[in-house]
Amino acid sequence: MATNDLSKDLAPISSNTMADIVEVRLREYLKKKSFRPGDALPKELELAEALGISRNVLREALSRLRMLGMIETKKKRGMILARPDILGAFERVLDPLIIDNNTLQDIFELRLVLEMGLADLLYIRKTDKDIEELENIAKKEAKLDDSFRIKSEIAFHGKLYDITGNDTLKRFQIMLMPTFEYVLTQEQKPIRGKVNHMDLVQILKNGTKEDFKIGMQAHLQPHFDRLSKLKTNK
Amino acid sequence: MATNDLSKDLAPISSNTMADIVEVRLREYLKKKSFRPGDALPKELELAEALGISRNVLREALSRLRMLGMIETKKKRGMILARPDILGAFERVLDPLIIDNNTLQDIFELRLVLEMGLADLLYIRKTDKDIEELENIAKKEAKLDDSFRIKSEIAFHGKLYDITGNDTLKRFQIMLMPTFEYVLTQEQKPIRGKVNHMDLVQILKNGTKEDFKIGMQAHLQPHFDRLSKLKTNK
DNA sequence: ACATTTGTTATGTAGTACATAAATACTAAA
DNA sequence: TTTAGTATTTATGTACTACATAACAAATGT
Repeated sequence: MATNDLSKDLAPISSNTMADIVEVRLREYLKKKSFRPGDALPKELELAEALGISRNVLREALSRLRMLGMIETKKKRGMILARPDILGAFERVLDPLIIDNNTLQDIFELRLVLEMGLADLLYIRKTDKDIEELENIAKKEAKLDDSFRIKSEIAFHGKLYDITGNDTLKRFQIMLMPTFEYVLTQEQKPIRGKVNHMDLVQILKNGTKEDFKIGMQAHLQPHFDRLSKLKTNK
Repeated sequence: MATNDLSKDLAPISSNTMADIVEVRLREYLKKKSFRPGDALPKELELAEALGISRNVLREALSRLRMLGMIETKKKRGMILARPDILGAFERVLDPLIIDNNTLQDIFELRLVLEMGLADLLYIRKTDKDIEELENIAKKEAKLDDSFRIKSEIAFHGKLYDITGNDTLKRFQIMLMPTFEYVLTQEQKPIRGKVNHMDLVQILKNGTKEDFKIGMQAHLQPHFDRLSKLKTNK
């Protein structure tokens, strides 16, 4: 307990290497000079000299920013500031096999929170065409073998995120999916809520936002039940 | 329109540099050999030789993985696989000044979705002590000047995330905050829902989960109204 | 048995050299 | 004068060497 707090409070010390420092300095520099995407940056040699470091170290730092999509470089033209892909970096790290169990659990819950919070956006953005497509997915699902269950789960819930028209949200969901599945496979036999996909479609078609929230909650109820049981163990 | 689709479909080509390739190769390697956190990696020279590249390029790739927290290195001891901080990378990129407007809007909505979806977790995890603390925040807020409004907003909603006991979710919320605020300041005068923080506390204390969902929706109603108006412009 | 010194090793940093692609200047032909 | 083609310049990309530094291990001396 005490050690846990300790490590939380003053853990890092971050035996900073030059590349770490330079990375921070560069980030500060970009901010301070308020560069905008497309603006040209000084060339490597100038930066290295200004920072008083070797080009080598500078490039290690630049390599990081380049990975994040913050800068782009072309021979001769030099470097320009770019718009980073905010989810790109996230994506690289989100491997269920590496993440510790607590965080896996956190992500599982995060996805539940998202699903439960979708309703308002859905009811603002949904169109008849969307609902039709969703209905088709649910119909097709009924005919399918149980081994395709996960695929249809993905298709259905994925479509829901689609309807929000929020690309970032959609991508985020896709990224969270493997983790979600992984946690599920770690668990017991498949569980189903009392409200199925087709029910949800019908609510979306004829019901109110509040109806949908209740329906989604019932659909995910098994997961929440599991959380309630886990509660004591934490 | 056509160009937009084009760039979405076949944009990248990603004129891969060696460091890019090596980064991918290393990631594959770690996965294939199913290294676990704490496992030792081969030394730089061995990796560089095996890949047929200079130590320089290898280090640029390693620098990226190091930034993501995937590996840690100590002199003499060599490199070990570590548990990446899944939000760390995200954090570095989440600067409202760099992100394009569409994504800003997406993130704004994402946070709304989170707030709306919190209820279920809250009602599983909340304790009397939590509610007491939340009430104190709301009380203190009433006495404060309007210029402290944002601070109390943060304190209150932050505490809500706290109650979920989900550290990842909490950190995520903290990271999203600046973006959320930024979008707000871009807008018109401050807006308030019909349900205020103290109302929410009372619901959390005596009301049902469903009451709370309705309350939170009313609290955020002004934001949703704005989204509804925006709808047509999109 | 213990403390100190000495060596070994893997990463960290610096510097040089050259390859490559892209922009610019220049040259020669129409 | 215009234009096609060539040469030059330049900034990034890659490779290699050398040495510094920290951490560990072994050896040495008391």
